[in-house]
Amino acid sequence: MIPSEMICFSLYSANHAMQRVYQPVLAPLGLTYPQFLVLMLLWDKDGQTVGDLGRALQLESNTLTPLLKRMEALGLVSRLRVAEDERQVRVSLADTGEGLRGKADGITRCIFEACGVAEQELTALRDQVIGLRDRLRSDG
Amino acid sequence: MIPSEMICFSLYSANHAMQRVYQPVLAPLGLTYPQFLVLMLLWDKDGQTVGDLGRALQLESNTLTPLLKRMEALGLVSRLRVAEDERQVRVSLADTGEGLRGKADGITRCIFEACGVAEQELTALRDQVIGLRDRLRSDG
DNA sequence: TGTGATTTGATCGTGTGCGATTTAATCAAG
DNA sequence: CTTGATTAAATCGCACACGATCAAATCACA
Repeated sequence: MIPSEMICFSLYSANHAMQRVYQPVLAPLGLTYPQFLVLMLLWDKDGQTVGDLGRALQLESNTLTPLLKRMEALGLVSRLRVAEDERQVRVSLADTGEGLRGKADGITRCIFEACGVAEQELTALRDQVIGLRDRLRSDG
Repeated sequence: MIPSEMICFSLYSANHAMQRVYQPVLAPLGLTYPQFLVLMLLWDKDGQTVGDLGRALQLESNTLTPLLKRMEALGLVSRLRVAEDERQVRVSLADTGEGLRGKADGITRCIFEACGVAEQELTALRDQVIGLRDRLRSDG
C-alpha cells in the first residue's frame, strides 16, 4: 500500500495544495495562512481569548503565542490581559487587521474558483471531511 | 458563509486530526509522520532519488534534504550520489528502516479503525479529496 | 482562611515546510 | 571543445506545530 492510496496522504497533500493556492493571494497582504485563519475568526467575533482561538483552530498556546506576537508586531492585532481573569489574554483587531477585513470576500471567492467545483459539491465534501475529522478527534 | 472559505479549514483541521492519530502510533517507533511517508514510498520502491520522493510528496529538496539527513542519522535510510548523474542522490532503506517494514500493515489498519468509517466510504472520500487536490494543483 | 489542584499562557527545543539563493553536474548550441 | 542554460540538491532564514515544562492566577474544599 503506497501513501497516495491512503486517506491520510490525500488530506496531507490536499491541505498542502490548498495552502499553495492561498500563498500568492495572501503574500501581497503580508499574511501567512494561519494568520489569515486567525483574522477570519476575529472578523467574525472580535476580542476572543488565546484559548478561544486555540479551540477553534485546534492549536495550543505554544503555537499561538508566537504567532499572535508576530501579528501584533505587524499591527494586525493587539493583545491584552483580561481584567476579570488575569490568566487570559484577549486578542483584538488592530488597525491593519481591521483594514484587511474588506479583502476577505475577494480572497474566499478566489479560492472557491480555484477549487473548480460547484458550490453544492464543495459543501458536501467539506461536511464529509469535517465528519471524518470529528470521528478522529473523538477517538483520541 | 462561502464553502470555499470552509473547505480550506476542513482540510487543515482534518489533516491535523489525522497527524494526532498517527503520533502515538509512530512515536514508539521513533518516527515522525513525514518520515513514515518517506518509508512507505521506499518500502514500495527502494532506491528512489530525492526528486522522486519530492514529486510523490510534493516537497522540495529544501524540506527533504534535512529530513533525509535526520533519517540517515537514525539508521533508517542511506543516501548516495547516483554514479551516472552525480547531481542526483539515491535514497535507500537501511537496516532500521527495513526492519520497520513489518509494522506498516498494523499501523495502517490502526489508522483505518480510528477513522470509524466503512472502507468503501473512506475510499470514496479519499478519491474526492484527491480530485479536489488535483484541480487545485492544475490551477496553480 | 489557607493550601493544593486546576487553568491559562508563555517558554524552550526539535522537526517540518517553503521562498530565495547557491553549488555542482549535465545538456545544448555553435 | 566551450560557453551559457538547465537541472538536482543543498543551504539559509523564517514561520508554523507540538511535546514538555514553567509561572501566575484562580478555584475548590476542608
